[in-house]
Amino acid sequence: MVTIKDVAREANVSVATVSRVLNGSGPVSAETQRRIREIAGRLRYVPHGGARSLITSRTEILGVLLPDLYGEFFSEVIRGLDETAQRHGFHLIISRSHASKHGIETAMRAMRGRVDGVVAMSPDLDEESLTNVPSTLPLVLLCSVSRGDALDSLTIDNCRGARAMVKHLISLGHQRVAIIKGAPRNYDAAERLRGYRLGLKDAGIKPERALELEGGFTEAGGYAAALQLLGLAERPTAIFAANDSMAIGALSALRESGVQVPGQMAVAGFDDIPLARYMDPPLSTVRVSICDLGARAVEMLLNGITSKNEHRRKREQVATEVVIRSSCGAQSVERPPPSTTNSDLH
Amino acid sequence: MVTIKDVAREANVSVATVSRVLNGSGPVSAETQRRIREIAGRLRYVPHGGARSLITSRTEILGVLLPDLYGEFFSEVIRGLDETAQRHGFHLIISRSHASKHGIETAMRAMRGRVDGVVAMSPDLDEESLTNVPSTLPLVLLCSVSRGDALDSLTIDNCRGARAMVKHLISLGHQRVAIIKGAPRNYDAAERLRGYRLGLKDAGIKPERALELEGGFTEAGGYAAALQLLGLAERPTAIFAANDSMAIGALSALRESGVQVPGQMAVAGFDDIPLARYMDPPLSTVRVSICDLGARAVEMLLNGITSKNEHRRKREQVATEVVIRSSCGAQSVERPPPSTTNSDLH
DNA sequence: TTGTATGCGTTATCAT
DNA sequence: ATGATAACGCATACAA
Repeated sequence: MVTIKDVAREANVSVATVSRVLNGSGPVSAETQRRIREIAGRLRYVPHGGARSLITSRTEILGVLLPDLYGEFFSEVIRGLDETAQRHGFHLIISRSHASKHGIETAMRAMRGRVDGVVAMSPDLDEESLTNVPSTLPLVLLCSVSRGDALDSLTIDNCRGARAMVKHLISLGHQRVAIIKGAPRNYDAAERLRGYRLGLKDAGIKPERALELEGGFTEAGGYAAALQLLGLAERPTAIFAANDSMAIGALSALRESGVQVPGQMAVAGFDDIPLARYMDPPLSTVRVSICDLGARAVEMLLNGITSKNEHRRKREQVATEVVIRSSCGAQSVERPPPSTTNSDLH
Repeated sequence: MVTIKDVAREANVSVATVSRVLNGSGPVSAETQRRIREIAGRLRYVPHGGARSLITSRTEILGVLLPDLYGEFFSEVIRGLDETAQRHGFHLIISRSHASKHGIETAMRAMRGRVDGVVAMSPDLDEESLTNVPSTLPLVLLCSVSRGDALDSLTIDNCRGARAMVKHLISLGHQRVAIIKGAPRNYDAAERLRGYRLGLKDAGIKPERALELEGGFTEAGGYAAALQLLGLAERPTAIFAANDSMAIGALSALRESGVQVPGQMAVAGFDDIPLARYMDPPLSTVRVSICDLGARAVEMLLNGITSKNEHRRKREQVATEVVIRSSCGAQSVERPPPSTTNSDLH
């Protein structure tokens, strides 16, 4: 492996001079400069990142801690993170926290000396490790919330989104709106439930526990919950699922039960995953720009890294948008056009 | 930041002893050992990865270079990579190659001194950077192929998969089977085309250029190609799309043109993305386990890292599987059950 | 069983 | 404008 010494020897200069040329620090004669660049290029010299960061104490790498999640969300958030990171000259090191008990703390230990900061997602509400993360490393919490406000955090505006969707359903004439809730101790789930209840309250409708079922954020959970709702003495006329997967499960259950959507039952979801617009009928949902979420998280983190000490902790949220398709019974504004960006493998 | 020196001072021993205890190298008295562990724990000491790798010349990090791709493939391959990497005590540093001209080479430079090896995906066929990658770093090519066989590579068994699907279509009685091809210079696209032609040849059918249209791997491309096929004087009775996105686009075109699927036109795709089973009718396709792809890539790389010199370059392929649903006109074997693993956001 | 000293590849400081 | 050298945090060969 060719080091700075090799370049220096070949050019008959000291390593200091080579370093100066390659980093543009300090004055070097034009001729020497030219010679060194030429040699470095010819030798294919590349500075050793580890060694460099040892002395600069900057790695230009950002750590990303994600829970063990599947699908579109995962890739979109990474896309957003990576794009912004690269624009600032940073790379991403990714680690799934892989359901280990210790959670974030262990993972953050493993990252020490390897990264300049961490974006961590830990949506489990009573994850205690969030309370005592050593703030030695700049950290941004994603879709999670810590007790106290010692940490930067970026979340989806779940509450407002859910509230808006419920309002929309009610404006369509629905008085009995059920919710299929997300995983019990999940932050996003809790917030969406809160938004749902506020939405009802706004319209003077009293929430009923019987209309609040749990679906665990999975398709199967949504399916089961929908079935249960159909069995109710007083059926709801609309179902708001706390994510699209559950809404899709509900759609299956309704179809198999011969219940017309939206005719006999309106359905809405949350997230706007790509599948949503392909459902039959196309699913009304609350869109959140996952990509933006990632981008803004990196921006917050970079901010925390550069300001370091005099940094004021912030809490931010990314906005959501109600997307009306046919499943809720309103006029469908959107019809599925062949997407030009969606290609799966390539 | 607490270093090994801090621990040593606190424990009244030399840094060497601390190092020995923490790495289990060399003999240390039980008592000292206990004391050091206790102190290291209390001080929350964590070895500095960069410094350590400087001397051990191992980072325990694997680099991953991916093209700018969307969706499910991206997340699945990362999942496979990460799972296997973590099982071997490695982390992943991910970089999307972001359409820069220089391609792999630049990215690999940036990784020097940061990783022990690289998994790179560069499906563009005439990417010249693939010919002269400096083999200073263990490298596994994913879904790509290099001139010569100097490099390890892992690809999807595109050809066999396409061939099997075409055979299936023909067994259903189709004599005129069209293909919607993928991006012109894409490796997977080229192989799937080859498999298609072989499949025809197996049945003694002569390939017709008029039945080989290009869809660029996008949904819109599939849509346009299907329309064009419908305009043909001698229409095909079956369409094999080189990926699911294009098949889905074709499905839209057929529906809008009032062509019954599979009655008047059979359709099949490739990849088995999650959307596939939700189509109307559910899409027959060729399944490939992306997750496995990632897992095996890491295994190959780790292999190359440990064997280093006496390492023989290998080319491997991951198998595919024909998945019969309704869109091709055979009896549908599979019906969409509510998936228990598919949850989008959480 | 433990300590001392060297070096990993780089940047930064201080000379010259 | 350039060179010598210390320092970054750690592991390890060698000495004790």
